[in-house]
Amino acid sequence: MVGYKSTEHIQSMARPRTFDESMVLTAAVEAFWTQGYEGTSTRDLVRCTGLNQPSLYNAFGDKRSLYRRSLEHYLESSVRARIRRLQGAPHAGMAITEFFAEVVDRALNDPLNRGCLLVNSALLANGEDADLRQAVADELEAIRRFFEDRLHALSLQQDGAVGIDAKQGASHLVSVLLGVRVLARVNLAPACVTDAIGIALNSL
Amino acid sequence: MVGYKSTEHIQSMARPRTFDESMVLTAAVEAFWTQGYEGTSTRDLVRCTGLNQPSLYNAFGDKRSLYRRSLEHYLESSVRARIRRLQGAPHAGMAITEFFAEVVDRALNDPLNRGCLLVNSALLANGEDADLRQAVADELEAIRRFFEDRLHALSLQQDGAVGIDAKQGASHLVSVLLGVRVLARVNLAPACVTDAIGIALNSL
DNA sequence: TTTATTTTGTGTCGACTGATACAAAACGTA
DNA sequence: TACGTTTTGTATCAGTCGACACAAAATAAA
Repeated sequence: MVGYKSTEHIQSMARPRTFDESMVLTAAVEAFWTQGYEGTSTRDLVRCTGLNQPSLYNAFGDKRSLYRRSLEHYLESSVRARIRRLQGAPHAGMAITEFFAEVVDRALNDPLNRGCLLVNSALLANGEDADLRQAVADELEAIRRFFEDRLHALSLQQDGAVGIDAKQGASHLVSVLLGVRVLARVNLAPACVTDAIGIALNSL
Repeated sequence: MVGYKSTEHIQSMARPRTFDESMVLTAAVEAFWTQGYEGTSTRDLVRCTGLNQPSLYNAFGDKRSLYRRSLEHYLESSVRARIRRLQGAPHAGMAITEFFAEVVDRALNDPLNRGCLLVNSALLANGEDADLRQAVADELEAIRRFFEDRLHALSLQQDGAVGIDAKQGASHLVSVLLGVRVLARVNLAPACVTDAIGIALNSL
């Protein structure tokens, strides 16, 4: 904390901002989510956020940085919030079931079939952006750990009757989760999604 | 067959083409696969195919049409070929196991982590292209039917001892397959992929 | 009021995008 | 040889891209 601008304490001896950073990020998420990264131009962002181009660049850096911030904003308000809410559920099995129930509900009720921004980010062709790729991998690992933790708790609650290794089971659930989000992107029959998850949860 | 140009019989009273259509498509697949649709410019395509822009447009139409043809070329030489090869296997369970074994092998041995062009296409943000989306959905359904068919054969071979519905099981396998291809795109631990598939196959 | 600092708005930069106009070239046929 | 037809090569089109220069505006501190 030498002389750097702090994001906590507003420097406030200059012209104040006229926008709410969180609102802007929400609008940017919406744009990136529906149109993709390359399909969203900086003019689109200007249109949907309300601020002009220099303000965007001043506040968030270049387009890619804004995308990173938007993804972070999305994760915090969706996946991570869901995990925080469910990781303390009394019945460990219920936490997993409820997790997938919410995912399916979101997927089937989105008329635009936007899928999940995290999964969409994972498929961004840009292989040279190792930072983004690592961020996606870290987030997927966090989800996997949530599953592993709940599976471990479940095996304790059920006296270890189920013989499934928690680590393997968690990887399996992550892969089903990702698969479902891809299926949600295509206009597939809802039965396919529910069937896929049904089998996965039955195997617990 | 009125007066239309046939693709079978070469009209051959004009200047002949100097390129092999299949070669060009193979090169285009390579480009689209590694850089994505929007990340591949028509100049890139000129560079990697060897032909010039007017020839590309004359032979394949616009960029999107070329992408569709490229995806078709990719599917024919990868997924569909694999299904054709495995759908007559003596042991039905082996066909499924071998299918996933080949997918994992391909995924783990690709240093570029390009995943699967079909899955990448499914995540193309362009929601307005209903044609492409339908083509992807049809292909996924074909894969699902392959799984369902093999599961059905498996239940007959095993005297129906396994109580899993073939339809549900097939949907589950498709979702695991898609999930694995997403995981392959990110730089994830190989163990995660093999674990996910291991559980999925164990549940049969 | 003056000064220092940051944001906002207008306008624009070079580079790149997908797509095509045009004419020369290469063939089978008459 | 001359003709009809298709491909090839050069050169270029209008439009859009991400990013920024510059000055006016708005605030807190001096």
